[in-house]
Amino acid sequence: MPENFAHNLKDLKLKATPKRLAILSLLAEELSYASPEEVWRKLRRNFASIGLPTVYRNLEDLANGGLITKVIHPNRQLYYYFCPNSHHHHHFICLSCRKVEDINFCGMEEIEKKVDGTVLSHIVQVNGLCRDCAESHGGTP
Amino acid sequence: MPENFAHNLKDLKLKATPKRLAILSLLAEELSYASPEEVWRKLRRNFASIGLPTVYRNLEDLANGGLITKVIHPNRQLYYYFCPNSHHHHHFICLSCRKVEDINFCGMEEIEKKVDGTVLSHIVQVNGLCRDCAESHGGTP
DNA sequence: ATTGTAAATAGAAATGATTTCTTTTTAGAA
DNA sequence: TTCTAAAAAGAAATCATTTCTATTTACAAT
Ligand SMILES: [Mn+2]
Ligand SMILES: [Mn+2]
Ligand SMILES: [Zn+2]
Ligand SMILES: [Zn+2]
Repeated sequence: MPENFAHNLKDLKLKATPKRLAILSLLAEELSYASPEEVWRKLRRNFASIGLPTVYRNLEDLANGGLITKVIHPNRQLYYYFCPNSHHHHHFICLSCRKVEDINFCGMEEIEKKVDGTVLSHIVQVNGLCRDCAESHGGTP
Repeated sequence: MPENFAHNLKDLKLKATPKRLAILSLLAEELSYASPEEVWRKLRRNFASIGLPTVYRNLEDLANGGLITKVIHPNRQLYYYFCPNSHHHHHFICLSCRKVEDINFCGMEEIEKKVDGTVLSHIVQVNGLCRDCAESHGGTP
């Protein structure tokens, strides 16, 4: 299953610009979530000029297109990560090292039936410390 | 079950100040979530001087103490609501009229067992349009 | 009741992550 | 190659939220 980000972008009617492709492969290499500024700093290694607003805009567009996912972080800053899994699932995020672990469970089917209204989206996210971080700094993020 | 907010606050080692009590009863009267500024505007009816930072601080303290709950909103602004239900549950929030509906389901017990780490918190929230809003403005928040 | 003290608050000011704006460049279709 | 809408740079603005300091207050201990 070779990842063809250019094709993915075309499906979303987004142009396959070098910067978009770089953002995607950059995030795909990481197993953790990243902030726009961190992505920007890494991109600057390969692009002489790249604006932070471009990174913000692209991360948002890619998330809206479903290619990457947003993290809901207690500190209220934006974070994004790339998850190669295509089926619907959710995540356990480490608040310390930012590692992301799949959670292959979603009770939303049952929930949606009970709701008296139209469901537009749902959030399921588990926050904590991964095993490594829990062992090293015993409890506090 | 008469709500004794003063007692609740003392349990949290928070002083039962008139403003805190006013925030709690104000939110308890509403069936929808409110922004700090909205809470502030209402408080100003009864308090000659009340600072917006006080409202922000108290809403955060009350949420940390578990007396009120935060909404995770797509627009990334802060919102809070009061839920009288004491058992663990989650919510369906209307993005249009801000009404909140209980969801008496949480698959977290099963999830926590599978996670390779220490769970500190979890988010389950369903966003959409309540029946009334879905009928009136057919689909868009 | 009075006092002492940590907690709470007002008000003003700062903050800084995110967004907006305008001009220039580019991807990709024709 | 040409054309055009989309994308991007760079600078600037935004504004919800936080920080800071002086003052006031809740309430526990006299
Ligand atoms: Mn995943
Ligand atoms: Mn509830
Ligand atoms: Zn970790
Ligand atoms: Zn509604």
